Amino acid sequence: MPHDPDPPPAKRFKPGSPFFRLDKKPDMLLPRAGHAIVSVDAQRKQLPIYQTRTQVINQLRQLHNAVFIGETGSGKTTQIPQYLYEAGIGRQGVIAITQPRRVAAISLAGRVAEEKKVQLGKLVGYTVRFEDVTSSETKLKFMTDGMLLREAIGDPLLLRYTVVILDEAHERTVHTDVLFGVVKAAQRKRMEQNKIPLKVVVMSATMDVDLFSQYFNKSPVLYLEGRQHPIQIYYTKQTQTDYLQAALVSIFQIHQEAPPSHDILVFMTGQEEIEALARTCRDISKHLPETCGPMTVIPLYASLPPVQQLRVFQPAPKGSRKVVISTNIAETSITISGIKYVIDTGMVKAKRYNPDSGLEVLAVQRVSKAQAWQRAGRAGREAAGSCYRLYTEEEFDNFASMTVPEIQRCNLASVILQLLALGVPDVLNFDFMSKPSPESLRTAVEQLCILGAVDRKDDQVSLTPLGKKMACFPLEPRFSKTLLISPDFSCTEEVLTIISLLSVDSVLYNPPARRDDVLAVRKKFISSEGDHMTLLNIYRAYKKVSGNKDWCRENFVNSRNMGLVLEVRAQLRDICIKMNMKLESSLSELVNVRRCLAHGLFMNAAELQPDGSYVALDTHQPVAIHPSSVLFQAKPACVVFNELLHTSRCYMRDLCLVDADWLQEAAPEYFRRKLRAMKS
DNA sequence: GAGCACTGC
Repeated sequence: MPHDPDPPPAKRFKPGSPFFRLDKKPDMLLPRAGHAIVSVDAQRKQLPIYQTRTQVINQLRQLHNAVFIGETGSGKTTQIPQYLYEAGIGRQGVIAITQPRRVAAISLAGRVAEEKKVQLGKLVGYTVRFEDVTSSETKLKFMTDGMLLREAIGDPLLLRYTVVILDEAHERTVHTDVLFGVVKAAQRKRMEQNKIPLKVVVMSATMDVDLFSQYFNKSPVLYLEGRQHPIQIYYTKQTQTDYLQAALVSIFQIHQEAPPSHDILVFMTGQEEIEALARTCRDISKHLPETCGPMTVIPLYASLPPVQQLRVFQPAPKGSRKVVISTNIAETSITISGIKYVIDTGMVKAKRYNPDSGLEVLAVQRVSKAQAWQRAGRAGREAAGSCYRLYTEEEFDNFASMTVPEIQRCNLASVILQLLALGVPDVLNFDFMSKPSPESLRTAVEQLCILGAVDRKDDQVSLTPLGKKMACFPLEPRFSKTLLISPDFSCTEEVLTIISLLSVDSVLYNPPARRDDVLAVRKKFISSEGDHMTLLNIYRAYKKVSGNKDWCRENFVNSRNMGLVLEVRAQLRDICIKMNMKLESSLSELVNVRRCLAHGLFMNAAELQPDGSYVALDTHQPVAIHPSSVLFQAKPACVVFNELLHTSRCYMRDLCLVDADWLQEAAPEYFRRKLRAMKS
């Protein structure tokens, strides 16, 4: 973190503001004021959307498709489903409202139940993973988009629904993007088969909705006006080479000039950066002149323990200014009240995907215009605010207008498998709103083919019986495959545990300050057979003490994530039972488990070279063992790994020691081809 | 001998 070792003199921040005022209206609707303390009924009527109620109902009665624009909080998400219901539209079935996030689905359902004065789970309910609060009475159902997609596998025409409202469509999650195509097809087929029609309503917070409208048969776009608060946008006069330094300067400039009750939200890219900036801010604020009030600096990012995350909602002590330094978690997931100033570095850490190498890279990059407006909007939730952009207006003009949808930058293997399970006949030409690249589609089909999930004849791709079973699990294809072959190795119980451990955030808690303690305590779990077996040991020890919290603390195990592991495991186990899989445990014979992993993860294998380096067998690229692996200091001849992480080098993470013979026996044809490819 | 944004089934 580049900054002066001594606290800089206060006046340094004063003269010559690096910003200039710009009177340009953002091309997006901004949030409105919060609710006053009045009855729910009165609140409903106070929403601006209430004025357009009749108009909205009339439109929705006639239309098969509609696109609504209006910022979250405008009331569209809570009111439109109620308007539909109250007007008797779609009464023959259920009205579904999808959300990208669980918390949103749950809290919106709670809010609407309150407004309808009903018990949650009756008329109004929600469905998210691990939780289904609905009943036969439920007519307004809030759910995650992933959940509706799961349901579609059993019911591709979505027959129980009369209306599907796809909310937060501008976020363009993979699930929402797949749903666009699924609901469109369901709508068409229901029409053709003379079934009850399906209405599709798309809701977005951004103005660039041409795509949505075009895609849904040029459906009309309805604008919902809001009581938004104006936000003053400032750009830098010159390009900033160091956004960290620029952020620091901006924070203290505002701190010296603005009333202490005006809080600041700073958008940065990651944990390390945030902690460094927080430290620097605290240091500097201690040495400011008396005229400057105190400052309460609060870092915010997802991997922070929940208790510490809650700190952002507490008001700063009287007279102190709250400065929240956050990742883009504050862009959508967490809304903080009282923010008057937003400082936007214009940078974000995001995943990129290379379909050729199959590598995902996490890289710091520019935000899109839409993202920059979303960030700016965070300054105007309750009153007028300001946004300081640490880039020039010219730079902003060159930002991409929209963030590239996730579906165009991720591995599509699960998506393709899911589409095939839905009965989509021609997956390679599926009607995506934003088409992924042909290479990306081809790579995904190729991977599924190698796993034995699909058959290819000419250009037609179809599901094998194995692939059909794989699609039943909420897992990445390579994991569902591993689980499905585990009965052959009599170790399904162990594989269930390992896969559950791998599908949640790490259960290992590694506070850097206590590195030596962590190493010492973890020693007793370490298996020379690799990280999977080590994790299995930790899980077994955790079960032995029945998840005792003190044990977790002493052993640096994240008990929350371990709790999630139990939930995931129970869900996967249920699916196994429904499939009549034999649930055996191989107890001390862990060689079976490793053999099973080799058979499931053979595409992620690497071999030791004579010079001590490693080469991935799939792509023949040089890879290395990540220093966090228990095998880091060992030199195993042959391993399978969970994922590749491209940072300073290409690292394998979560390794398991295997026999080269096992790999050969798992996929002889695949390795013959690889060998041929290498020789030529 | 490194260092990982955020969701979700």
